[in-house]
Amino acid sequence: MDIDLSLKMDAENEEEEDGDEERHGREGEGNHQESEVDRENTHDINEAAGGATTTTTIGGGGGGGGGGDDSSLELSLQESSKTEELSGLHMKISRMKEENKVLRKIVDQTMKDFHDLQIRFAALQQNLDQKKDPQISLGLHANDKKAVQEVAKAIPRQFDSNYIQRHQAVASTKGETVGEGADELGLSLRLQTSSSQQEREEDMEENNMEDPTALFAPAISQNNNNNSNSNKVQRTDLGGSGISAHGASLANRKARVSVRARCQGATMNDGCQWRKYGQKIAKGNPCPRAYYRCTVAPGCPVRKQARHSIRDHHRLIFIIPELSR
DNA sequence: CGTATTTGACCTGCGC
DNA sequence: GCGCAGGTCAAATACG
Repeated sequence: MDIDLSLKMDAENEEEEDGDEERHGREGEGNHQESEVDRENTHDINEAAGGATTTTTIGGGGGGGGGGDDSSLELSLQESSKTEELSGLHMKISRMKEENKVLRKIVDQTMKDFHDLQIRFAALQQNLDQKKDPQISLGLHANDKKAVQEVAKAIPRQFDSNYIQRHQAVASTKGETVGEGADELGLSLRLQTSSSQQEREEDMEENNMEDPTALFAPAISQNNNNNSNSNKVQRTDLGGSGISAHGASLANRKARVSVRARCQGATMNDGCQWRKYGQKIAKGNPCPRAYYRCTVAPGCPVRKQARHSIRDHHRLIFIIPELSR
C-alpha cells in the first residue's frame, strides 16, 4: 500500500527540481492520496457553492423588480441550488467509492504478494539451511546455482512485476496512461554478488550506458571484454525478466543480494524511511556517494547507496547492497 | 532539546 | 605486507 502511494509520488516528483525531495517524500507519504481526494472534493463543493451563489444573485435581481412572488421564487431557486449541491456530493461519494474499491484491490494484491514472498523465502531458507553454508547472504550461496535461480525467481519477480503493476493500477485510478511503468520511472532491479572490481565495472557501465533504462535489457555484455579473465564475476541472465543475477565464480567471495533502482528524481520514495549515515567521494566520480540506512524499524539492517550518475548529475542510482540478516 | 546530517577517523577486503 | 578504495562509526554540528 505504501509502495503504491509512494510510487505515485515518485512519478510526480520526477518533474520536480532537485531539492529536499527526500523530506518532501517523507512528509507527503501516506497522505498524498487523501489530500488529492480532498482537493477534488473541495473543488466540486466549491463548484456547487458557486452555482448556488450565482442563482441567488439572479434571485436577488428578480427581487429588485419587486413583487409578491419574490419569496416563493427565492425559495424555489434555493431548493434547486441545494439539489445541485446534493447531486454534486452524490457524484463525489460515488467517485470516492470507486476509488476505495481500487485501493482495496491494491491492498489485497499487496497482501497476497507478501504472503507469496514469505512462502518462497521460507522454502528457500529451508532449502539452504540443509546445506548449512555460513557464507549465505539472504540464504543465498554464490556457488549454489539453484539457490541463485530460486532467489532470482522469487524476489525480483515480486519486486519487478508487482511494483510496476501497482504503479499502473494507481496511475490508472488517476486516469493516466501507463505504458511501460518501469521505463517511465527509470527503475531497474537486479540481483548481484558484489566485489569492488565488479562495482568498478558497474560504474564504468553506468558511464558508458546511453539509455538509462538499458538495465532492463536482459543480458549485459560488459564482461565481453573480460574473456581473458575467467576469474571475474560473471552476470547471468535470468529468464529475460530484466533482472540479472551475478553469480560469483569465486567461491570465497562474499555473496550478497542487491536491488538496484534508478529514478529521475533526486531521491526515490520507496516507502521506507532512510537516514543518511555516511558520504564518500568515489574514485572517478566527482559527486559524492551517500549511504543511507533504513529507520522504519529499530535495528533494521537494510541500507542503500545513492550514487549520482556521471552522465547526468541530476540522476541518482540507488543500490541496496545487502538484504541479508 | 531531540533528531538528522556532516565529516574525519577507522575498519575491511582486494590487488599488487 | 602495503597501499588503496569502499563502507561504517561516532563526535560535532545544524536544524526545527
